[in-house]
Amino acid sequence: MKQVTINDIAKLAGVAKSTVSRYLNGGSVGQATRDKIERVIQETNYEPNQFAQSLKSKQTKMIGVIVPRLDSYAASRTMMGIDERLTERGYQMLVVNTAQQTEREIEQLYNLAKQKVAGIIWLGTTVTERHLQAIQDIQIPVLLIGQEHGHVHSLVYPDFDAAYALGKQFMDWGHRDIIYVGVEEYDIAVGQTRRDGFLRAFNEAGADVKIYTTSFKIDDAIPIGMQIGHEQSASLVVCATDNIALGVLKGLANAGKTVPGDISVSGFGGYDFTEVLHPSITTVHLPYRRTGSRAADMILQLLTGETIPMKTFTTFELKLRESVDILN
Amino acid sequence: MKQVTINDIAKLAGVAKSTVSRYLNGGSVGQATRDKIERVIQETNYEPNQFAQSLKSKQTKMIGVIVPRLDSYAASRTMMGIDERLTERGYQMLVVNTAQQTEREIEQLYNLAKQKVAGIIWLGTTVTERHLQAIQDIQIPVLLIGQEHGHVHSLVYPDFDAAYALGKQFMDWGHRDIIYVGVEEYDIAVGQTRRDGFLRAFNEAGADVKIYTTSFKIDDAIPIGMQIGHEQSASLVVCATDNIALGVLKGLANAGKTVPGDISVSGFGGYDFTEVLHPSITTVHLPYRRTGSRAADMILQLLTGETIPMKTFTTFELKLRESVDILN
DNA sequence: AAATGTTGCGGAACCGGTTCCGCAACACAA
DNA sequence: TTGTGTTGCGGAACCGGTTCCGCAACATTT
Repeated sequence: MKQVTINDIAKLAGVAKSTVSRYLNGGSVGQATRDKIERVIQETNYEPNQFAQSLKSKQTKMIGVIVPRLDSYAASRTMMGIDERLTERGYQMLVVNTAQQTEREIEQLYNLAKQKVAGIIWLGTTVTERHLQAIQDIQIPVLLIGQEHGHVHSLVYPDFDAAYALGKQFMDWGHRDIIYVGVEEYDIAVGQTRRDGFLRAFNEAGADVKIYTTSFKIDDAIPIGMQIGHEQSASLVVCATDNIALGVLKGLANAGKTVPGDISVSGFGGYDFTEVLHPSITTVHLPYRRTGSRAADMILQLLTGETIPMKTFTTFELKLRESVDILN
Repeated sequence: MKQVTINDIAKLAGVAKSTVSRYLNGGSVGQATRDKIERVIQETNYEPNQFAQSLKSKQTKMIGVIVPRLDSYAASRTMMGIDERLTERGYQMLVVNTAQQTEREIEQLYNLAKQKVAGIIWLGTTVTERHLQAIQDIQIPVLLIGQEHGHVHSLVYPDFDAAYALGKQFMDWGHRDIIYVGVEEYDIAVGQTRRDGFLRAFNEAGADVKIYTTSFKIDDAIPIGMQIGHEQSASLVVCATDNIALGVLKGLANAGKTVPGDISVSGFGGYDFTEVLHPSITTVHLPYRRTGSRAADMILQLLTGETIPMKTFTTFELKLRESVDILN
């Protein structure tokens, strides 16, 4: 089953291969030859060799997707959305994992360029000068998801507004003694913007806030939960992510506290299973999958030269559930 | 920043491009020319054009990975493992998603072949004649993960043994009134082998077993949990996957039952967060990530023509935790 | 009827590599 | 010195497409 080439088609149809090429790419071809070529192509089920095409055109039908990790809920859902839409539009998704190393993000930008992807979707955590340099160098459209920067087209979650809205809700419910468990500031969106949204709401209501900082890992949040369970007496623990909430819940359980009886806990991000836990977790749902689809649309628009806004916000949805008590 | 080509290198070094090519591919080149070429390559940081290479060699440094869904814990972890090892060995992972449509698995086998991937790792759910035909047609090494078939190299989870071991443990603990919540048989490994391992253990102990069947989705298991909570009086609900266990737990909670006080529940698969839930869930841990790494190793071995066993088993580990009570 | 487009098509060059072939230079054995 | 191997290297063909150029046939304008 060796590869049928354009030469074979040309020979079988009795025309020049340039004519076949023109036929395939919508050039001017007469009806008679058009028919002949079409028949031969059907019979042989010929498919053009992509390498030969890319060699000349210096382009592929691939969109590179740079993800910090493969095993995160957010990344997986986003990838689903991207892949769906891309497949519809005849493009392919090429995922590269950076294992959370900033250095590898930059490497991969260059690497994807070398592979001549048509565009790049980048699920970012932090944007540095070197990133910008790379983006500039490679001359390929880049769309950033989840972070923002003035010089890069970006699709961002409304972290501030969502956090503010959720925080305000908590204030309305009468919580005034708050513990906030956040993450390091190097992740601007989560570490800073999201936190600031919450703090704004808390401050406006004159609430008391104590801040802890941890990683994105469940395990690291468990001791914090335990500590809170043993030492602190807040009415509500607000966590920067659902993973952190999970860890805190575990820690509290270990310390013998019940939620929301003894203390309330909220998450952020909207993992599916936060709903089926008992108690179900109050959180903010971010539309990861749809964001992926939109990102795909946007990068394709950039390819065709359309102008799109530098910064686009997605939506959010409060999920008010059992894990946070209404005090009043 | 246009691409430096082998012609440029040849010209700058004052040699023929065939010589440069030989230099790059370890042919015979004299020391003097070797030095010249090396210097020029350094200066220009030349990198060969992959399309041109693939055009001739009809090969790439890519391994295709066919996954049924992007947002499953098992798939994500496995992909991580694959990617890690592949990256180490200078290969790249090309993930394609089939959205759980068997038809698309077959399509993708052909499609990956067209893209000239060096090998394919296939996270399968079911193996049909048409799959085998495709594998035969494309003439590319394929490694199947999670299912087995006599004609395909496969890396499988010890579903039977693991289920048997866990089931036996439950018997030892005195459970005799069992409800098994499984999945459809079309997934051989999970729907049949896993179930049979459990049933074997239950039957050997003369336990009473009632069987329910559901999908892989959390939501579909919730009503089953509720029904069990209302109508049934087993001591233990054994679920075929952790997702199902999650749904059942929710259903039971909705029905006002506590776990393990009123009834015990077990899962299978070993999601990370089964440990941090309250109660923590008894389950079987399958080494997804390591399996991915091994799969990568094996497919690379197949590429180099080494012979490996048609069927390789991975390990498992029982995670005995709070959600299952010890009756005696 | 002559001048001026249009349209359809073939030939050849080109994309950037790899590989085959043959020649020249040199070393060594006879 | 002649013959026989090696080794290093350049030239050319090739992989399978796309695109430019030019020519011939036909249609349109004046």
